[in-house]
Amino acid sequence: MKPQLLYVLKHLALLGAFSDKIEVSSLDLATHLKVSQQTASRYLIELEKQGYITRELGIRKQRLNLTTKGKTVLQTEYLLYKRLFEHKDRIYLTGTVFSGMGEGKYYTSLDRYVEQFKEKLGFAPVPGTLNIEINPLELSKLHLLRSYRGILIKSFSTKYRSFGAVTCYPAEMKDIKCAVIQPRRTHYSNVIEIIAPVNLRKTLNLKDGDIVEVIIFVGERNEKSRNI
Amino acid sequence: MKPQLLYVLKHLALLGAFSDKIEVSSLDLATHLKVSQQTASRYLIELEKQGYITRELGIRKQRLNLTTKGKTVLQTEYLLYKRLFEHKDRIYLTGTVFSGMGEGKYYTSLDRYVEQFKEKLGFAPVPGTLNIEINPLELSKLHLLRSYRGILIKSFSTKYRSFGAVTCYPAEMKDIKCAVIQPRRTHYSNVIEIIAPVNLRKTLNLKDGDIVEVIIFVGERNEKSRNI
DNA sequence: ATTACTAAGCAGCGAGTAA
DNA sequence: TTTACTCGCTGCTTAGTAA
Repeated sequence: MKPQLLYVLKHLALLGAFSDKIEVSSLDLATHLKVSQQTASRYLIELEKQGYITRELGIRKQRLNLTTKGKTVLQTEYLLYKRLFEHKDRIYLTGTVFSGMGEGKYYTSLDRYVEQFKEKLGFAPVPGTLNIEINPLELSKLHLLRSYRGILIKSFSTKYRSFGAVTCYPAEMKDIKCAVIQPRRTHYSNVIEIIAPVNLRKTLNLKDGDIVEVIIFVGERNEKSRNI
Repeated sequence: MKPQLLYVLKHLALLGAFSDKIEVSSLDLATHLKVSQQTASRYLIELEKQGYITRELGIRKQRLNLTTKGKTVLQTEYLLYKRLFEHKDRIYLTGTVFSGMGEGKYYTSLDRYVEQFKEKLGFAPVPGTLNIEINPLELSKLHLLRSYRGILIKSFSTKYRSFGAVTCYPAEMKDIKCAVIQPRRTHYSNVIEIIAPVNLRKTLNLKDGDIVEVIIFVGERNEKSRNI
């Protein structure tokens, strides 16, 4: 939908067409929007054609009402603005599902990690991680994410090798609680890995290449990163 | 501000430019918005020129951040959408202040009315009403208002004449509690009258011709009007 | 790689007007 | 009165390209 039409639809909604039929002539609307009567008329025709409003043409004015489609568009807009103003403690990341090499399965099976996940995240993850390659445009957000403290999963060593510290962030994918995990060393990657108490691929029916959104709940920012 | 630019500003905000500096190239933005690189570049130049964003041009990408002006614009949008989705029990009316013939002063001084106002609205109005001629475009909303039950102020008679019933709706003008009063008979007027515990003209420094907004709090709808 | 100029083409605007 | 068509014009978009 073109921004111009959305703008008109919003105005109609505010005039009352969201919940009732309103009587507005093309000239009324034109005056309100500061465009010509012809342009206002064209807007209304186009909005109807694209299924955002219904029109009843009388001899005097026209009775307008938003359709479900029209209301949905505005609802979507509303939710976007809500993100901006009400969910400042969340980061919304979009990216593409892909298959890693299976290392995730190994690491997320290690007792010394699992114990910490249980204690600090409140759930025992199923083995394996869901890899998501972040949309290049949102790399800034990934930087932003890394400026938050998150939850520390401590490093540990066995006789044979050592396992590095990991930062976690509580998250949600389609209402399923999960967590983003990031090795403390590997900065500047465009990939995030998700652990969850259920198999996300199966539960959400995900395939490689699917585009998904992750909502990450951040807390306090890191001291050193505060002035980015 | 043009709807197109608002659309771009909103996208930048959602990418994180609301609270942080983000790194976005004109081509990144172009891909995201599905326009050419040149157009995206022009958008950014225009947004900066009009003071909605700040730009730092590096050799790689540009660092963008919303200005206070830019944030304010989005905040205003947000509040509009909030009206639509969170304040369904309110009607926002805009109109022009004008002087009546002073009858308001007479009626609002009558004890039998004043007693009822006190009891049912919770305040004793100062004598006189503020007349507001509703913006023609919003007449639909006035019809809508009349479909709500409101608060009944009963009729009464003296030896000499009778005084009609009145419907009131609790309201607010610039955070001052007040009430819209409508004679039960006179339908199809484009005027509303406001009573308040203070002199609105003085308190809000209003003159004839000033455009004001009234927020009306409605409750249940009238049975007979429900299918308008 | 990335920005942003100029020029040409095209979409959208409003005047005129019919219904 | 009000809607909505055609058409000329303006201004926005993109291609080409310099820096």
